[in-house]
Amino acid sequence: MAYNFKEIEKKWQNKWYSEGTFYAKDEPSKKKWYGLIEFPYPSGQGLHVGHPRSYTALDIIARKKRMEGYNVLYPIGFDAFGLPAENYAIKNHVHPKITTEKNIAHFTEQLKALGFSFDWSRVVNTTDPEYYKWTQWIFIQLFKHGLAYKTTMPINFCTGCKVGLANEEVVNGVCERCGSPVVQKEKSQWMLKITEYAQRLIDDLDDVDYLEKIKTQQKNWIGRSEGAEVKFKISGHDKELIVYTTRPDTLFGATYMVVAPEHPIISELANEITNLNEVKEYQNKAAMKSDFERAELNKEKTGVEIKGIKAINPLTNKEIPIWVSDYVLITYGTGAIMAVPSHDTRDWEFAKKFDLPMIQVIESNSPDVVCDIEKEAFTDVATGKLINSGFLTGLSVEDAKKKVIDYLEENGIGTRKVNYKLRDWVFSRQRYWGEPIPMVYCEDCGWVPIKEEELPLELPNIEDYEPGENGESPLAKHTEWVNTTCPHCGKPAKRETDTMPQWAGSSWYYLRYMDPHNKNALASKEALDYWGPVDWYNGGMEHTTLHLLYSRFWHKFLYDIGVVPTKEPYAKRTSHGMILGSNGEKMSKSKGNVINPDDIINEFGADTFRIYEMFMGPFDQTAPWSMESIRGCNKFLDRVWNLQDFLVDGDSYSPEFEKMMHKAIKKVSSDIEEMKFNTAVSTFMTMVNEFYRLKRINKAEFRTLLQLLNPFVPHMTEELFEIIGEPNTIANTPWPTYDEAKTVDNEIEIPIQVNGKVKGTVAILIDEDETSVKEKVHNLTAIQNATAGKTIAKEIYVKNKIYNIVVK
RNA sequence: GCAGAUGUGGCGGAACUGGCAGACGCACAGGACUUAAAAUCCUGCGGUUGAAUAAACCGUGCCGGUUCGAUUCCGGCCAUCUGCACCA
Repeated sequence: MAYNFKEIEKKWQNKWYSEGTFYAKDEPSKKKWYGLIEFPYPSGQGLHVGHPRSYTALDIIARKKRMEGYNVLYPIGFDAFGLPAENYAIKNHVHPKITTEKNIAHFTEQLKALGFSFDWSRVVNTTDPEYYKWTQWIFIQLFKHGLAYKTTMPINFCTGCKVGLANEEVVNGVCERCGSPVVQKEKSQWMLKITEYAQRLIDDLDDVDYLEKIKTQQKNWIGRSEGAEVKFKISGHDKELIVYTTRPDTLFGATYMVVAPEHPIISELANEITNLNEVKEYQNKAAMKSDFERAELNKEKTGVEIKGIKAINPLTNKEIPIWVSDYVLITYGTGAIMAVPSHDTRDWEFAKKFDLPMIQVIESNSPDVVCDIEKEAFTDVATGKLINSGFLTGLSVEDAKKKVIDYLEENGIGTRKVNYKLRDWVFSRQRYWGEPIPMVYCEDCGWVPIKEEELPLELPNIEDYEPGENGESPLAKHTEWVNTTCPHCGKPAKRETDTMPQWAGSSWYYLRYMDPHNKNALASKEALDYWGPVDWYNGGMEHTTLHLLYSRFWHKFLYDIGVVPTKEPYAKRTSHGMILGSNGEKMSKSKGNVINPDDIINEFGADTFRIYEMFMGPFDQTAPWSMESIRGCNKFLDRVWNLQDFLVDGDSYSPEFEKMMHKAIKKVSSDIEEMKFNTAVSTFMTMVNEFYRLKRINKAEFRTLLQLLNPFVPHMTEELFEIIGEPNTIANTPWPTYDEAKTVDNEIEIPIQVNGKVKGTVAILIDEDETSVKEKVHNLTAIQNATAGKTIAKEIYVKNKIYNIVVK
């Protein structure tokens, strides 16, 4: 009988979803397991084949954990605020609320058709006022604790549309929509002080089980460096230029300085600057460039000398010129550097281009290391030794750093300083489709949060969601909403019209799943205590910097104010590789290589889809889609279905399969925990091939096979379980166990090498005595031939592994 | 330019802590079944030389090193992918 996946998958899905089979229960007595996947943005295109890769993986783990007796929480929700819905609305005049609802309905249908064991009673939606009430509440707490503040920050501003743009909407320096140049425009923005948590965000990585590459990426992003701030006097002035450097040891080699185009010293000393027009022109040019352009590959260094002012190197007391260049960033350090062209690659390039002096102050103490500062900067710290550096001469780089910083501190010209690359989080968006920032500006009281009992501050239902003039939010046009009274003094006041970024709602959603319908708190203390932290969080590598960092930051803040019981939100974090098109490129409409999940479900069914995505390659690496391979997986499932034709009686494993069964349980159990799903699937295939070879399978063997397979292939296995007369659904049966002793072979075959080349094999007993193995080896004619006429220099026997003979 | 990753047959990939490279699947070829095809089942399948299921040699991006033995460890390159904030 052919397998009718359409009917059978529907049958089990109806049962699961109507009975709430996979609802998590708040049972504090039971051990819990909380698995989390990154909730999707419900885009108009529907589900992408990349989504099920992550969802199936954690579904497999969740289903296994249930069979192991855990009380499992495996929730789903929607991260539904964001740019695409708003842009779609502007283009097609459909309110984002409507498209969002429609898209969520479509996603829900698609996700249900894949048979994930999500708890559908706990769905969260970031655009639901009952949800964003708490997003706003968290913002108010941040504000009250001094972690939210206003400052002037540049936004991308389209000179054609006269609106602010997201980085994503700026393509090669021009507006994605109209092609006009994009400039940086200063605007007052809400900021969150994530930098205050920088050190803790690094330190607490020691306490969590993240993939090493994810930890590395987090650390690199935070970018802690130790160095010094050094004051350079401006010649003939009491003004100073302060720089940050990680190489204070090279101070004797600082031959000029460079400030970022935005550096305040230019306007402060404008009167002294003799080429002010030239400098201003350079500043204007720099303002036209986005950060991305400034960082562009192989970019030629540009810059202008600021004439009329000079700085003084505090160690050599020599006057050195000051330049302005956009290779120095205002956002890092102090926005000014001391340039040491002989020992910094970028300074070297700049000095070469503008013919600036170089003084070598480091040489290598190793004769193997090439050091020619005429050809390139010498940056080797490990073998570096100071020269031409007064009291530092002769010291190693490390010792010189310590000594020079001590000297700077004693003489009041510098201080030891830790710096982070991490910048504060720009939290305002001049957009409609986001959470309103619950703040009011009062002439007398300044920025005041709205009263907490008035939350949520609902997003007004407007129709003109086009971006506002001059980079204002669309909400700014709605004076009836903007004009309000001060929550503090009651006088007329104005609301903040910017909204929150999409990151806001996704920074704490995992907490809401623990208690999604709570009206009085973001979640109850009991729920947070029981379910937290998330035991296992899987998502894409693209979110391992920003999203992960932002949500760890919010969680730590909530911990500090006593809302959550743990320091870290996620005990374990893994990542999945992207699914590429069959041509090996990223799927995109323009490349025409997009695979629609609906088509796959229709043609092959959810089970085939799921097992294919697990089989296609190592889970954490990118994998190209292949229509041929998915047919192979479909064929495999047909072979599983047809095993019922070979079914014979038997309540325990038959001798010919016993070892295979125990080995398979062991292998599949550990493969799931290690996310080696592809080799777990190949284990299933090997098992099924064996049952076909002998054309028999008994009930005990079939039962175990189905249980192991169930997390991967939930529908067919339930159906077969029923067919072979098992009374329970598999989901309620315990995960199979194995006997370690029955997984080891007592007789094995080991290779014999002569000079590292395999010349034969020999069958031995496990742990067989070495002299007996040696005898067997030397009795083999192949070995006798290979060693004939040669002297045996050495024989190596690695127990139960290999026998190697070295001859001359 | 910086950071992270990857590189194994025609293709996707496997190989525990350094121990028979190529499990499993796809594609392909041959056979069985069929009037025929599809489906299914069985067999073969890294390359070169060989009639060969004999034997030998080559082979995990490239060059070199350590080792009895390297896909695995070390040094130096090359290529591809992803991300990015020239991070002093």
